[in-house]
Amino acid sequence: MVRRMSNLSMAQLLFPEIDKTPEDYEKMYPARNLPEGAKVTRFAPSPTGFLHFGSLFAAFISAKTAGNDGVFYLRIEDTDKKREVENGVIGMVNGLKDFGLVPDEGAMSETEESGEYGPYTQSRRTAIYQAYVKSLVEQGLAYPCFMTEQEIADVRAGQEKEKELPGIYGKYAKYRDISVEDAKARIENGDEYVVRLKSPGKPDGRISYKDEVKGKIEMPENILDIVLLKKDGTPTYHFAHAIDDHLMHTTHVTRGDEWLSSVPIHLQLFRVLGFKAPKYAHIAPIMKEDAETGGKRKLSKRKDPEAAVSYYSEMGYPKGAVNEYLMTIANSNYEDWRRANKTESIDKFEFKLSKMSKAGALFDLVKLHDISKTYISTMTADEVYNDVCDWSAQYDSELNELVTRDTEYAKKIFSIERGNKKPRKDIGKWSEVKDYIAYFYDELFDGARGWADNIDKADIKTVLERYLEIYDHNGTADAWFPQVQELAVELGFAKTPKEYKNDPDSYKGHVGDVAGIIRVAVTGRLNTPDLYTIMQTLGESKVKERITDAVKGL
RNA sequence: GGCUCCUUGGUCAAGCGGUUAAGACACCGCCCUUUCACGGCGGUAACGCGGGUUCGAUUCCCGCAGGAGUCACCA
Repeated sequence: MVRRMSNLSMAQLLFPEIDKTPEDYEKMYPARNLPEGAKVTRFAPSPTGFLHFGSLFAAFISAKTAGNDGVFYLRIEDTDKKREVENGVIGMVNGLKDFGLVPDEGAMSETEESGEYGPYTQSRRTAIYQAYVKSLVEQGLAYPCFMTEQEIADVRAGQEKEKELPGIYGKYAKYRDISVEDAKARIENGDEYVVRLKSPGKPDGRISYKDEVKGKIEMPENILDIVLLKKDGTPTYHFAHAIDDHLMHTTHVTRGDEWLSSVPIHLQLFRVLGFKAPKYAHIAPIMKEDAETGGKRKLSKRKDPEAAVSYYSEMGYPKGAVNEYLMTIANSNYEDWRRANKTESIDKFEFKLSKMSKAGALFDLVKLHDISKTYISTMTADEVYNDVCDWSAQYDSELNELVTRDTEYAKKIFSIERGNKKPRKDIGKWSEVKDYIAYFYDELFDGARGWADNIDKADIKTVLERYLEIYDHNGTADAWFPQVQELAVELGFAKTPKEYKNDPDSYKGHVGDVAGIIRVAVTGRLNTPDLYTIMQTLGESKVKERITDAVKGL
C-alpha cells in the first residue's frame, strides 16, 4: 500500500504536466477498419535526408508486404536531434517517390502529414510517450535514474574487467528503488535523470519467437534496465517503437536485421505495456564486394556511390527497372514469374516474406543493368521519350535541349527497332542515351571515323562515291538492301558473307563491309541499329551531306 | 569477448533424406545476321570443414572455421 502510494507520487513528481492516460490514447487510436488479414506496415527512417539503397529495399519490402489491401505508412523517427538535417523529411519522401513508393499515410513533408493515427513524427509525440511512462512509473515498472555518464562508464569498465554482461541491471541499477523524497531532492537540486524500465527479465531466462523471414529464433531474455526516456524527455528508439507500432496498429514490423538483437527488449516492452506484439520480419542487408578484404560488407554510404538511391536517379535507371531488380533480390521466384507474365504489372506478383533470403545478397550492378535493358526494351517510344525528357531536365540540359527542340524527330529516333517482337535491348539507363543518339544531331556528331581497317581507303572512297550516285531516299526498306548488294557486286565485294567466306581471295570483302562503310560515313559508328531506318530518320540531305563530307575527309 | 544470425557455381539463387544438384546474370563457343544488339542452341563452373544419425545426407543433429549483426541517454 505504501509502495503503491509512493509509485503514484513518483509518477506525479516526474510528470506533473501529463494528464492523459494510456486509456485516453487507446480510445483516440482505435483498431483500424481493414479487411480480414490486411497487413499494416511502415517505413520509419531518421530524417537524415540520405536514403540508403538498403533503406529503400526495406521500404520496398514493407510496401509490398502491405500489398493492395493493407496500409503502408511513413513514420519519422527524429528523436535524436544530433542526426537531424534540414529538409530531411522531404528528402526521404522524394527519395521514395522517385522509385514509385508512395505511402498510404504518414509524414509527407517537414510540416504535413495525412492519416488518422498521427502525429507520424516522433518529436510531436512526446506527450504520448510520457503518458505511458508515467503509467509505468505508477505501476512500479519504471524509475528515474540519476547516474551520470561517468558513473555508467565506470560500471561498464568494471563489468568488462570481470567479464560480466555490461549494462545497468541488478546490483548495478543504483536507483531502482530510489525513494520519492530522494528523487524530489535531486530534481530540486537540478540533477538530470533518465527514466529506466525496471526489467522483469531473469538472468537465465530465454525467449523465443518466430521471425517472418529468419524463422524460429531463441535468445536470452532482456535483463537490462533500458532507458525509456532520455534526460531531455524524448523516448529511445525501443520505447518509441513499442508505443508507436502499437498505437498505429502495425501488424508487421519489417526492418533491417541489425535490429534482430534488440528483439528481446522489444518483446519485453510490449509485454510490460500490455500490448500485443507485432510480427517481425528482419531483412538481411544488401552487401557489397569489398575490394580491400576480398570479402563482403554492407553497402557503405562513404565508400560506395551506389549506396545512395540518388545514384540510380542520377544514372537514369527507370524506377520500374529498379523495382524489378529489388523484387528479384526479394523473392527469387520473381524472375520465373516475370518470364511467364511479361506484360503484367509487378503488383500482380504475390510477394512473400517467407521467400526472402536469410543472408545478405551481394549487390549486383551488372544484373541491375541487364534488368534495366530488358525493362527499357519493352517501353514504347513515347514512354522512352518522356522518361528521357524528365531525366535530362534534371541531369543533362544539353540532352534536354536536343530532345525537346524537335519532339517528333526525337520520338522517331526512339522508335527505331522498338515495338516489334524482338525489340532492341541496348539502352540500360538514361545517361547512356546522349551517346547512343549522338549521331542524329550535328552538334554531337563528330564526323566519319573509325573505318574498318580491312578495306583500302581508296575502295572506301569508291564505295561512298558510287553510293552517293545511286542513293534513293524514297526507296522502300525492302529495296534498300538489294541495292547495297548490287553495289557490292559491282565494286568487287561478295553479295553475301557466305560467298565471301567460301572464297575470300576473290573479293575485297562482302556486302556487310559495304554497309559498314556507309554506316561509318553516316553515323561515325561501326555498330548501330538498322541503317535504312537511320537514314530515313536523318533525311535525304543530311545523309548526302554526311557521305560527301566523309569522302572529302578521306 | 558475450549473444545472435548466416554459409549451394564468379554473383543472385531453387532444393526442404534418394535429383544427371534447376534457373537467372556474367563468361566462352556455335547458329541467325548488312554492323551491333536481340534471339536460338550448347559449354565451363557449386553443396565451407570434421564428426555423427540413417540403408542413404546438400537436406537432420553436434562441433569447427569463415562471414555478418549487436552489445548507447543513435536509430
